[in-house]
Amino acid sequence: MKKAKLPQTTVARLPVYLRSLVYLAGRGVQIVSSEELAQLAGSNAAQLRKDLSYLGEFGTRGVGYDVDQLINEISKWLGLLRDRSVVIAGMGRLGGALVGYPGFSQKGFRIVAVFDHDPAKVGRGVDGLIVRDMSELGSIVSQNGGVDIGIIATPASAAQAVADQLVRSGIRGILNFAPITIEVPDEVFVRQVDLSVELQILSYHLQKAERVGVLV
Amino acid sequence: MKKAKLPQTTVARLPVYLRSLVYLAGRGVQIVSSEELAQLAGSNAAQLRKDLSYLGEFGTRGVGYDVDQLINEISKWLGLLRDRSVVIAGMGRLGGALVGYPGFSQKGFRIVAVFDHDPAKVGRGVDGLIVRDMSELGSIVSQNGGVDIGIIATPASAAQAVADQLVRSGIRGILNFAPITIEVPDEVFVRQVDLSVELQILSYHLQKAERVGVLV
DNA sequence: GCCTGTGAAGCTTTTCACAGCG
DNA sequence: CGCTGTGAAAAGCTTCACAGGC
Repeated sequence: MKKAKLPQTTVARLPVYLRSLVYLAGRGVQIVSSEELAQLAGSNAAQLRKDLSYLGEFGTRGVGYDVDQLINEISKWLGLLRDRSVVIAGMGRLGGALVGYPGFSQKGFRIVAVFDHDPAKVGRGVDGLIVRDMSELGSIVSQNGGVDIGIIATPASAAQAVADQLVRSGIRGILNFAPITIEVPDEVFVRQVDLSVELQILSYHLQKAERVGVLV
Repeated sequence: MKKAKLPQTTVARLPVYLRSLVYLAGRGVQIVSSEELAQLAGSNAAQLRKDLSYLGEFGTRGVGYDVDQLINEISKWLGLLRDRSVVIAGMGRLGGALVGYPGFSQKGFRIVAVFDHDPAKVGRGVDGLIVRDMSELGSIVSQNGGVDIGIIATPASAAQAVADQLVRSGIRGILNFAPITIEVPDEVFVRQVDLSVELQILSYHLQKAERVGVLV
């Protein structure tokens, strides 16, 4: 099977497989079985084979998968063969942490500008970048010949206005850390990361475990 | 339907509904329809009604849902009626951002201690807490009478060892920001947040859009 | 013999559409 | 009449189990 649309769940797992494969490549491993790779990625062998089967037939029966080849194929499918440019809006503590996050640059995500609304922060340097005023977003995106991804690290109150600005500047992918649902046109993709939501989901499972512990 | 197990997907959406309801309550809204609430939460009316139906029957036909009552019911189901204690391991930039994250304390997640392995960081103050050495984790968790949730904000290389320590200290819920799959016993719940994975998923969608734009 | 690739079965989740009730 | 609650249908996803090919 080739170049069809992948299931959402498969798309979400491919980066994890990729991470595991890069780890293996770094240790000099050249061939890996579905069982081994699935274990590393926290998945299972059947799932992994099914996922990879959507991309094509890259394995060798009786042997396994070639690590380098798989890295290349998954990268291709994820659109990672070229670098992606990123801007960050909101230079609070979270924004500040994201600028320096080593995982981004390692994986080809280049942060080209950072923004804040607060005059006290504008003009300061952060990891080799100068914090720009939010009003400059459009012009700086243009100067960079368009930007792929915008990260929103502002308070919830500012997030929708920032999202509107990002969309107007032509950005089509948004990673939103603000705890609010932002509205964007259909052609713009949003990933929402809400840290409190994660803790609340954990809280649900903890409570369930407690109930069992108490009642049973 | 009452006190059964909720679908995983429902559990993941409840915190988002809760966030929207708290927003409405803050604006003095007392009654909300499934249509309005779903819009705010980025869901749809049918989905929302189905999700809420797992918790019980709280709506009034022809009218809608009572905002305060729903807040209370969802909080109960998520185990949020009491505060949850949290420790953070890893006081790099991300860990530092998490300690001060206002969403945590607002929602009843109390950070009781923070840890790092680096002697240069141990002993320093961060948001009113003193950074402790990782080796003290067990004893400090005990001093607090047990801790609900551990957040891993270390590099990938340290994450598994930290996870082991958290589990040994009796912690049953882990939020892992390190880009690696950690192994824990079945009774421990892990939520994985990988920032690079999110960008890579966006990259996939951007590439798909590009292909359509170029080829069609 | 061994591990991949994949139809088919089974399960979960979403959507539909309307009965039920204030 | 309007909006909830919910069976039933549809869609999506995972697991099974084995054929296929090195």
